[in-house]
Amino acid sequence: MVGSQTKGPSQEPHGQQSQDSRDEILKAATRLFANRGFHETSMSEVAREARVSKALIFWHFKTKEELFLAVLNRLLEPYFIDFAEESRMLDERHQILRLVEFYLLFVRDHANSVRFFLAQMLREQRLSEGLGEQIMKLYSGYRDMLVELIARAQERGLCATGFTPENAAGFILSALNGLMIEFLFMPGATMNPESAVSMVDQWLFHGRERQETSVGKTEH
Amino acid sequence: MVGSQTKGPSQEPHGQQSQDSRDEILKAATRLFANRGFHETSMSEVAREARVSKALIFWHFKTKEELFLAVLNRLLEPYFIDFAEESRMLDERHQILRLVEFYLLFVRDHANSVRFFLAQMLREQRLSEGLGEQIMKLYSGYRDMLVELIARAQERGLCATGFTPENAAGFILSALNGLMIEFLFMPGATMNPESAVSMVDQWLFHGRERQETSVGKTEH
DNA sequence: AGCCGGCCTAACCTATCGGTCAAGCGTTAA
DNA sequence: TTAACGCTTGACCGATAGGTTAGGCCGGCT
Repeated sequence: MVGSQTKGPSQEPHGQQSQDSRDEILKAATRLFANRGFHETSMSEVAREARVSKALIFWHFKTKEELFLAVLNRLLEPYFIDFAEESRMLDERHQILRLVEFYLLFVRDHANSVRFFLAQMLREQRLSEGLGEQIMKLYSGYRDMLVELIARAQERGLCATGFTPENAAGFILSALNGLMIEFLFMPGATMNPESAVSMVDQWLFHGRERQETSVGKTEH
Repeated sequence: MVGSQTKGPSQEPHGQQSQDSRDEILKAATRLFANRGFHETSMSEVAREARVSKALIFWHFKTKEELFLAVLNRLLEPYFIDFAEESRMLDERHQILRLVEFYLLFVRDHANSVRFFLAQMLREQRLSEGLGEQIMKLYSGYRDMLVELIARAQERGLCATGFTPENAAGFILSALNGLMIEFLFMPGATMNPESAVSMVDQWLFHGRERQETSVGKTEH
């Protein structure tokens, strides 16, 4: 939620107009920044793509960096999802599997912004210092949830205990990131979360219910 | 060693001089491109860093893109290593473990280049069309070797047969890439190939000799 | 000696960059 | 009517981008 006011349409004609153009600019900038990067994208391009004058962009956003940060916030929105709320009624095993599935579905459905953030973090630190922290916070939040769930599952005797929850979570995350890389970089690779989920299920819970048994499916 | 001729010093004064300056330029450009990217690096900066005039760069390289490609080739050099030659005398198991270790050691020792290539491949292909192909060739070459070795190991009854060599190789590569991500992005993460190697050993060969048993170590 | 060609530079060129400015529009309030 | 305000624009600015030009230096060949 960047600047979402609660006022209805046409209630404030100027404000509405302003919001529209601001949105067009953000959309265009997002598209351009995403597949060209910060330095490769010029404000003139953004203006042309958004079909407004360049000066209008500078009326909405003081500098190019401010526009960039607005884009980042816009892109970060879908990342904030309250998991604990969403699946509180499931047992640990299904929460874990749900979490794993969520990671991959997210990467698949937000491939562009994931690409974007990855590229941004691989490059200039300047612009992505705060960004990196935010993402790391999300990431370790995710990891912590995983650790917590595995620990509870172990306590209840639901899964193997031959490893610490931290190590298991680290292993799972590595595997997920590996799948992510494959999906993002290999041309034509398809993300199929089910096989990954069933792998984790196998590994942690020995697939105590019916489940596919495919392991390391990597179709191409 | 880019263009290391075998001629001694001062044998060809002009050529030697030229090579020196060309090398300085390449070194500076490599450094700058690596941690700032193509568009963020200006020829003037390269000139300053290499302590030559900008015009000299354009004498050695017709355009900025040509310089960039020269840098890429320079960076790709260490990737071309003939594995089959190097470890022909080992058995499949140790060749596989060697291969795994090599992957991680390479990522660790060439982190900057790897970062650079990843970032480059995330961006639009214009500049890195040929580059992407080259890297994909290396990557699938690596994967093929892995597949081949696992297949042979299975034939000889050295390792489990509950999976196809392709799936096993895909799984291992995913795990390696996951470790790579962790190493590249987590501040202070250390790459320790031994534990990964022993994991693969455990998984494929059930660690038939003495080996550590740590799994998914993720210290931070 | 005198010229040639490889190596190198200061100065210069044009296009485009991020950013500014003053003025024009329609709406609203007085 | 008109002054004020929010939104929008074309024209413009200095800085810097990639790239060029003309020429200087230097060792080797005739």
